[in-house]
Amino acid sequence: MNSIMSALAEPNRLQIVELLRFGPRPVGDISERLRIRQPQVSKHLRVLSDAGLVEVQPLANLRIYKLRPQRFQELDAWLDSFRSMWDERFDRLDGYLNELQAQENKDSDKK
Amino acid sequence: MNSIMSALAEPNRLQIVELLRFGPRPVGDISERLRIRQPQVSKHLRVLSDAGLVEVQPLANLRIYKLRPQRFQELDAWLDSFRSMWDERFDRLDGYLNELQAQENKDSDKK
DNA sequence: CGAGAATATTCTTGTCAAGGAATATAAATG
DNA sequence: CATTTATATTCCTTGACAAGAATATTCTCG
Repeated sequence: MNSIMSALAEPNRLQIVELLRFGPRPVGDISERLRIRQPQVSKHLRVLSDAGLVEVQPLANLRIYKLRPQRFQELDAWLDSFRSMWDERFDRLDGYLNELQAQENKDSDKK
Repeated sequence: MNSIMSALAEPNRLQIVELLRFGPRPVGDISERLRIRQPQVSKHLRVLSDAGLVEVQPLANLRIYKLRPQRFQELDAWLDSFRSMWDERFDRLDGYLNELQAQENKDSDKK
């Protein structure tokens, strides 16, 4: 999860990923559209690839990059653990305040 | 979106967010549980707060932090634009290869 | 009001990562 | 095989940022 986040934290990489939503593209195409110099695009694609977010498929002279759904599914699954937040009313200070209350009860017992 | 990602890219901050899933907590509590020194926790919470991921609610001497669902919903919405990926079979090189094919047709016309 | 607890801020330092420029590699093609 | 095109890699410099240490701030309570 951490690798996903840090890969997507870089603005240019986020743009690349968003561009690849529309389909696989070779490096040069990405470079042109996003106005990023080719070496930087290659480097960013390296990072994205290491993070498992994209994969490459050689085609003749070109290297065609495309998204790998898997990691995005993981991100989706991770988000799941937060979804209860906006369903249930979670702002009642549930977790900690129970402890706090227990603590205060103990104090008042001591009195 | 970028601010969300870069806020969550830092491992300790990700941990903090994951801890806050279970409910609001004051700084000291976070510091203890995650074994992170208090000043760093405060600094990380600052970043998370600036990114809109958490909000604070003072209670006596304490400052109780909790997650703000809004930004997580945005992240969820962003992920939506990728969901078509793992439904449809998206590895057929749709986008670019159409262009490429068009290009090659043009070339063969020239012949 | 003074002391102590909880939290925030400042300053400094070291590390890492991104961009630029140049170069290396690989495949295509005449 | 030489050249061109597409892409990757290396080296260097610079800026951002995280951690540590020290200190400031805010609130509570006797």
